[in-house]
Amino acid sequence: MINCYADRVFHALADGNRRTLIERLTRGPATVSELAGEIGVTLAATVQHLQVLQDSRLVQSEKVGRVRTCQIDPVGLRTAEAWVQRQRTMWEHRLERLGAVLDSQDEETNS
Amino acid sequence: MINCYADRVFHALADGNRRTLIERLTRGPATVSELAGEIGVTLAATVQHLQVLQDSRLVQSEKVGRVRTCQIDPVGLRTAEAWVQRQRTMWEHRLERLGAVLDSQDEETNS
DNA sequence: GCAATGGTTAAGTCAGTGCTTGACTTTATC
DNA sequence: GATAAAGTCAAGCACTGACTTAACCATTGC
Repeated sequence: MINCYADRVFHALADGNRRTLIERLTRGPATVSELAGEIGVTLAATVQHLQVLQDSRLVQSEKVGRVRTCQIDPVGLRTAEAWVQRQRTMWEHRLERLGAVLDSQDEETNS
Repeated sequence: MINCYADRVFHALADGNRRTLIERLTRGPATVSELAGEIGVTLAATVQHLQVLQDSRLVQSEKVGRVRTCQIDPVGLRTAEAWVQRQRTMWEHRLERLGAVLDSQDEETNS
């Protein structure tokens, strides 16, 4: 069901617990256990969330010894931002063009 | 399962067909039938997608006669953009501060 | 060596999602 | 007024997703 990369990113962001994890990680790296405590679910569930976040390149992690440390991966956030921004500017430009057309019509009717 | 407004917005954006609908609507208003043709599913399925998009304030619509015309609602897009931007800038500021700390440590070791 | 700690994997449950079909309503057209 | 067009509503189905528990693996400390 997940076709393209944007699907993965937005799907990852659609879950409140996963967004909480990201918000936490923007304030600095954390271990899996810390993150589990943050969202109040099992370690196993947290690992699954982290898997989703890594697949969508919102989070990176590295395991040293027996502890895995996670941090933000900027690629995913930039992808989401880019898509939304493109749509919003597209729409705004269309409205500007539309406004210009209506203005010129006003001029015609006034002249 | 959907608690806050951001949940709704990102969940709405997580589906490829719904994002296609938004991309289409940034180029101008469209009827439900047109939109159904765009994503290649039943009218009924399209109505369901539009319901999700309206609940998350990504799309507005108005029915005149027997035809419903849809267009972009800016509120949803702005919400998504704001959340993502906040996280990205949070993370970047943290990196800047971290960089400053490391630089000052360099100075100390060099002196 | 053996617990304890930190994490991973697998299996299962239950709710939610995307889609279809079919019946129905309302508006337009002849 | 009959027919068609544009949507809408409800039920049903296959699939996904978030979560748990329980077993397991790898590292650390004694």
